[in-house]
Amino acid sequence: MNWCPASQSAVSDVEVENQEVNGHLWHFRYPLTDGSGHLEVATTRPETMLGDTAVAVNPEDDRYKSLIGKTITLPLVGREIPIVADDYVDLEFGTGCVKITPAHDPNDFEMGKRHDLEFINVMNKDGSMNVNAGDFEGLDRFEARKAVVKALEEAGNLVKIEDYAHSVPFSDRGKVPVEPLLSTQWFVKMTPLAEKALKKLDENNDPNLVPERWRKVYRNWLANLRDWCISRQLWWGHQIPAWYAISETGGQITDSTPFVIAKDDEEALAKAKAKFGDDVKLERDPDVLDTWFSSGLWPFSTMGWPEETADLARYYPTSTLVTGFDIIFFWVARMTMMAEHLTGEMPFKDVFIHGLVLDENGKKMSKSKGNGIDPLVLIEKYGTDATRYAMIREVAGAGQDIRLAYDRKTDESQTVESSRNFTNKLWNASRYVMMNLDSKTPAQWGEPGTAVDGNGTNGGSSLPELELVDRWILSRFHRTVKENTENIESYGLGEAAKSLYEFTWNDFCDWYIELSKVRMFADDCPEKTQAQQILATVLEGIHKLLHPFMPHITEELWHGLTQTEAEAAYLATQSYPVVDESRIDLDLETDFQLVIDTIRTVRNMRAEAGIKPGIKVPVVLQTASDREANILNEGKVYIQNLAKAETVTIADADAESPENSVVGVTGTVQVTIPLEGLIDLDELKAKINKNLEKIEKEINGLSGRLGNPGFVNKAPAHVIDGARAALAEAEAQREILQEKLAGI
RNA sequence: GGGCGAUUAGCUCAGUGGUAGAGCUCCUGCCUUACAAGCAGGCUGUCACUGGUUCAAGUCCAGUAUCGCCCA
Repeated sequence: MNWCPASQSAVSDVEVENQEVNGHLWHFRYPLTDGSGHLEVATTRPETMLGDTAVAVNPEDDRYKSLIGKTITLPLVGREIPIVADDYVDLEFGTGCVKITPAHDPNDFEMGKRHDLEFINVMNKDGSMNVNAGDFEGLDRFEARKAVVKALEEAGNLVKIEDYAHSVPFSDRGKVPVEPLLSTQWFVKMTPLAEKALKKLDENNDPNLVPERWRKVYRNWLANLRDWCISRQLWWGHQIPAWYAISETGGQITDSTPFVIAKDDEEALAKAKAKFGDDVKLERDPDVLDTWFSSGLWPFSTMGWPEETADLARYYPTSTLVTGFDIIFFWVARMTMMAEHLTGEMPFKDVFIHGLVLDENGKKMSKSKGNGIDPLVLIEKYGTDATRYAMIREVAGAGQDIRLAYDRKTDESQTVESSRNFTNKLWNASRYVMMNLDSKTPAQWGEPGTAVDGNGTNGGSSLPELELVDRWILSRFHRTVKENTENIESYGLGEAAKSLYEFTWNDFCDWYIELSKVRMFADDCPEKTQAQQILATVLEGIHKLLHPFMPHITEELWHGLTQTEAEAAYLATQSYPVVDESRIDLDLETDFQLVIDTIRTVRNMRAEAGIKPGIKVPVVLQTASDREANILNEGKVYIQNLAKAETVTIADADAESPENSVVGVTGTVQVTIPLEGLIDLDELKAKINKNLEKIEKEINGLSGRLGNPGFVNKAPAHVIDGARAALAEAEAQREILQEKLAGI
């Protein structure tokens, strides 16, 4: 088994980490006992030669065939040991001769059993050499290595020393090389447990690993398990429930002392008396269980198992285990095997394997490398919610690692800073909304489009008609609720966080709040009520949606918004928003996009023409489409306010457009800003030409596709229709721009 | 040696067959009565490489390269 000399305990296979080490390969000469020559062996661990009990060669090796059965006299020790033949020996590697130390190497152990060799343990449990090491007794194993090499050199047995990079097993816990030792320990026979877990996995995909690729990792491990050493020579842990009948072996625990397994002292004594008579003397095994053995019981032992408690009935099995991939073997697989064996059920339905947070260089954080990023530093600087939100938002797909931007000198992280800015945005947006709700709560305002209870501004009578912009934000909100639910259910937490960020900032703050100001700041505007209802209801929805991602700030803001005392209720206990499909209207969203695009086009044109932000300009919108004209008419007042227009004129496409003006196009709407004598005609031409070039390229691409029989015959109808519509719009845009260009 | 993942804008990353996106950075202009931790506008791409499948490939297939992780 694997022994950790630092913690002086057995460790299991998964607690052993192989590390590449630049070591040496020492070549020694072992003389034949009959004096007829010698064999040369190579080793990375010279100190173990003191425990050698054979030299092995490959049975097919012509160089050594004749020596098989002869003996070697082991240098320094003088022991006569046989030369054996074993297939394990690689003819190509080193000299083709291998020294065998059955008590200190797992491969040699197997060979020792095959050839019935002597097992000589030359080390103590602390890694020092024991009495079997003769003159080297008491030396630490690494000191003994040097001393043995020196002694062999002085005796003329050292041939050469080569540099040699090889893999060395280190103890996870003790951080020192593991020593393979002979020792009596408790093991769990894994095959029967693993088989049952594999069956559940293969037949029912139980548990369901997310992302799916970890399923194979989990499966392969289960399929190739070796028995699990579970006893630890530590004082912390569950004590092993085995009682030795020491009266049977002279008052000592030996390898042959019989034992009983029991739940407690009383039961142990009863069992022992029945077996060994009333005079039996018991001593409990001082060892404890591997911590992962105990952890493996966690899903049900925390619920009171083995008692049939109410908690166990209610909460077991659980729905989801959230954990990192580095713990699939240590914990997840142990839980599934133990749970299956002891409760007959898998302990959880889903296992969500998330990525790890890497440092600023994309390296895994580790204590030994000292490249950790202290979350408390980030929390101190940016806030708890910002730090938490940043971590979730950076989760890509399911299970990708997160590379965290971080400046070690200033403790600044752009990733977390942008989340902090988002929390700030949420705070300020909430402030704006609360300032404009006339001290009423969302509940008092009621559902958008319904009468306001009590003494609302509409007198509690008529049902206000929702405006285009109101229906737009409600559609966007409910689409966000829907997407968010889908994202969370499929463990797309990063996508969920990002979509809430985009809705809150881009749709609600940048557009709806700005658009609502038209009504909020107008004198005597009867339609103000709907805007207040929408602001109240959508903001509360945002608080709820964001609550799992940033619990503290949303809790605080929600109490302010709803005027709920902390003693009365918490946001944390409110129900999560549920999608109202009837509010979702994709056509309406497309319509409203024209308003947004028109405002953007005007702003763009103003910026390009260098019109000062304070100056209001007349805007002329021309379109041949009735649909577009209707939308523009409905959104006219918004375009006027948000584009800083003096007037907005909506006209037919063939109406005369003013001379000396900047022109832009969106959809098939021609946007014109007349600017008497303020325009650089060359610049204007260049801009239109640039625009035309882009549209020309688009037209070429689209008509190329539509002219291709393969595309028209084989592509699905909606794709072809989409391409035709896009081509028609692009051609209309081209016409508008060409006319304008000709008019300059 | 075996397996898994990644490679897309200066950076961090989305994008599951229908003409490339976000955030940050950068540039320009703004103290507009929620927010300058902000607002408006703008620039930026041989989608690592080579073949193949397809009317159509960042996306599917095969191979190559580089980086990272796991196992032996």
